[in-house]
Amino acid sequence: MKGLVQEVREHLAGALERALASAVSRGLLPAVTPPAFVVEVPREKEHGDFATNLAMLLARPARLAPRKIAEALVAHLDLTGISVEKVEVAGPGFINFYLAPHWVLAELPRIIGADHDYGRVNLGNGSRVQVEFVSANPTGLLHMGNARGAALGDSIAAILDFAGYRVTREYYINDAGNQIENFGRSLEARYFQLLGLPAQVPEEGYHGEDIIDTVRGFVERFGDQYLHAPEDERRRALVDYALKEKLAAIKKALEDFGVHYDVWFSEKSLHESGAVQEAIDILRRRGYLYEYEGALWFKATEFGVEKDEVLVRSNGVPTYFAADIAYHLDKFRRGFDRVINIWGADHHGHVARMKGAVAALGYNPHALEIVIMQLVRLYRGGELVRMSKRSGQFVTLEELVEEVGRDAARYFFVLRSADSHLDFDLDLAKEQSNENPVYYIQYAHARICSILRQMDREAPLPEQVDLGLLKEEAELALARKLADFPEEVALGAKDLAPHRMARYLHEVAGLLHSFYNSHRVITGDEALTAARLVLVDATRIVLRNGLRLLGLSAPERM
RNA sequence: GUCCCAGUAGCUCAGCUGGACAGAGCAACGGACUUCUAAUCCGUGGGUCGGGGGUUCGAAUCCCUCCUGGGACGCCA
Repeated sequence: MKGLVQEVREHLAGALERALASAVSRGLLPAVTPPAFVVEVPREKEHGDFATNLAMLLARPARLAPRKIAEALVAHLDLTGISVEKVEVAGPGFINFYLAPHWVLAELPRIIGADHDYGRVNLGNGSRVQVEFVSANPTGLLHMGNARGAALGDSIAAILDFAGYRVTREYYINDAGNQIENFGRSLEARYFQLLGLPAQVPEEGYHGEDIIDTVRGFVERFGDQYLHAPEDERRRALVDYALKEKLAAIKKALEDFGVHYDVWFSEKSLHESGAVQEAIDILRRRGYLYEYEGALWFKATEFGVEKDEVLVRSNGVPTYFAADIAYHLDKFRRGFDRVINIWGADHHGHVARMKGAVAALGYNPHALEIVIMQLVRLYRGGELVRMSKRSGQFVTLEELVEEVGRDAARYFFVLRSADSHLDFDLDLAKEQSNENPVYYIQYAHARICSILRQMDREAPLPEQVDLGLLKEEAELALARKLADFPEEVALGAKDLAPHRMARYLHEVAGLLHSFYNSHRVITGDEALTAARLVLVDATRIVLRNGLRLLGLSAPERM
């Protein structure tokens, strides 16, 4: 599906190319290869509805003044099929196109007709993309950073889906390795303590309060039966119990946040199935491994990384990186065309080596895309809230949703671009007033629903309505903005940037509110009422579809 | 020391694959509720786009350099 705006854009681009060819063939312009020009929407309204920089780009190769070229192009333009009212050469050589004011109203019936599917575009062409996000260690609860990752990852996945990709959402469970050993020692210490024995949680261990609760549950169930069991058996029992409980809590918190995964992938399974060993074998066969001081190294430097990386420690235990390579091998073997990981900024140092490993395995490293997300700073009462996972002092996702609500939380996380540090103001997010931008968009939706409720019947079918009655500036500006929705979806998907959608929806809501305050929808004029009902109904659809992409609800009443 | 991200209005941030006079929200100030929801609207003020060079017809945007803040540089994950 394609939006009206894009159609007009492409139509104009085609006409310009033909005009160039025509001018060249008549000898008015020298033969040049057509440059990569753009047909863009000017920022200034005075510059028309569309504009192109083609003439300026031709100036150098054609060795002519840009305005001369522009005039030659305009003279050869054939614009049949588009309601262009005026074409002007302006500024340093822009060609500006002015369309009939009502041109954009043609999009309204298409919005109503497509309804829930309005805005779907076919950027992905059905290709398969996997989005892996959050993937926090199942040794504790989710914190603010994980929450941002969840909101971002889920919205990116939703936007890609809407842009024509087949999307799989996936969570990688780090249920193996050093951290799990460490986790086991911490659990064991708490176990001893609860049974009245002296013990200390290791300094590098998990000190959170939630761990004590977990072990308490374990004690209630198993009592002291593991007290005299062999150490590894005791730790395994504790870890198994705790991982299960923690993972369930993580799933629950994410579900409550509106985030649903298609696949929960266990790191442990990679070790048990031999997948890690297989990945190592492949790299060895391909000549990317060597031994040094008893450890097995990956030649990451061959892929532009600063230093080589250990895959198997001298004690024989594979590193996290080795498992991650096996995991990515598995991803590509599953046939994904694109593999997207959402990582926190503290992992950015791993990007180059992971891409190197993908290349070493024989896959295209560009098929692996990593969105690096900057860290979250939490503010309460105007003060920075210090957080530390080790000490167990941090605000969890559950608490966040509890305190500020799911919609407010998700909105704030997707409002900023991923590579911008996020200052999360708890007081503002919690605020149920006009200071809080969250409700601005939802309120626009609710207002429209209220109008539609006011009528005893459904909104009229656009075919039965004279949309030409929509002549007010506020009406046309709103309709024009609605028509941008498909392109916004495409751009958001291209940039993996949900914050674009958040801002776009804010603009749509603003135009709706502005229209609402200057004109009444329901009037004595039945034909005008019908036309305006179509306009607001189309607005409702765009708002609702956009909110859904961000994981936000579209309330009918507020 | 090396690498990554950021530096744009009082605050928080868009804009950054070069385009025509730099935007939004909040905060400040002044207005609009007998009307389909005032969680709204209308208006006003507010900027050496961190500094300095360069490329270009044109630079917040690209290149170089310096400054500031955050992060990463482990046989941790």
